[in-house]
Amino acid sequence: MERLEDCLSFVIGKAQQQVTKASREALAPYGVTPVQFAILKVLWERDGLNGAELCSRLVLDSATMTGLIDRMETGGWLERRADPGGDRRMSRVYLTKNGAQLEKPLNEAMDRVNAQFVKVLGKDRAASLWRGLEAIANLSITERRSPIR
Amino acid sequence: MERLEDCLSFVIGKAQQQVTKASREALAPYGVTPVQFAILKVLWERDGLNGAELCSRLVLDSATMTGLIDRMETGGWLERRADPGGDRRMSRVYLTKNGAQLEKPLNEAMDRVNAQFVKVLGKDRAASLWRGLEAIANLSITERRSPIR
DNA sequence: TACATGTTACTCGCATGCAAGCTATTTACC
DNA sequence: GGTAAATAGCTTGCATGCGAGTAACATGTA
Repeated sequence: MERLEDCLSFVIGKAQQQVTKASREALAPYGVTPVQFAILKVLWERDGLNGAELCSRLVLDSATMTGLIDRMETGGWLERRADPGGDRRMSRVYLTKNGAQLEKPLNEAMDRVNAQFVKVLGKDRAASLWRGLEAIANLSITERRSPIR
Repeated sequence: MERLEDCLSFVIGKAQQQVTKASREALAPYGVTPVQFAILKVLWERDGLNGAELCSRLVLDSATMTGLIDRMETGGWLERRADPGGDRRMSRVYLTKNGAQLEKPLNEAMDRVNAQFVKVLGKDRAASLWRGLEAIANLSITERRSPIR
């Protein structure tokens, strides 16, 4: 490996840095971060998941999820409630009214971010980039493929 | 945007997660992290840079760099020394013997990580992925283009 | 029923990363 | 020479992210 730019770890890290920055700026007016947007997006699709299900869907550690849910509960976008089935090991996470109302504006904001990058790359290069990223992201990830609940 | 997987921020984050994980495991026997490898790689090419130059080359904040250099100095891979030119605002960062000796084994370890991902993707898809990532990484990054020193 | 095993979510410690703000020093300009 | 502006590197505070360990609870099995 000659240059630092020949190192996949570095190149993908810097690309992610740019995408995260653009996303953070697009979401900032709503007080939401990119990872928090991902949690909301999952809950907009199916409300009332527990922590383990969110970890599985977002491919995150439970230690990370605890803090995320804490901050989003404090922010007023979601809340923990006891499992209706009576399983006292877990709590289930439900959107608040505020969290539910963000669906349209946040999706639109993130659509604009995506569109911006697709425009810069061109449709063909963007499509092949997506395929490459998904191939890498799905390496040795089995949880995401298994059904939730 | 329908699925979470249609969100560039999410997909690139998960891909980076996998690459970082593979890199971290490859570097772990040497006690070095992926970002620390990047610093070493820059110093192997040109020793004695100051903090600002490292920030510029790695596209990192000075607050991040301070901690990184601290930990790598503690680890014994590099050391801060006064600027030979007498500029007392900065210190220059030099490799220790230990840091210099890691060049060959760490480069080989990271070459294996790169090769593994290229193998999974296939050469053509890997090449187009690299082009896409570099295009994104270089958006609005001017510092990296400016000469160092 | 009793016990082993699995599951869930939590804590702590550590490593990135950025924003904002600070001090010390150097440089540029009048 | 003297002052404004730029530069370097630091701190604090916050948000991810993981590893390791723990306590509470649920489940499967003898």
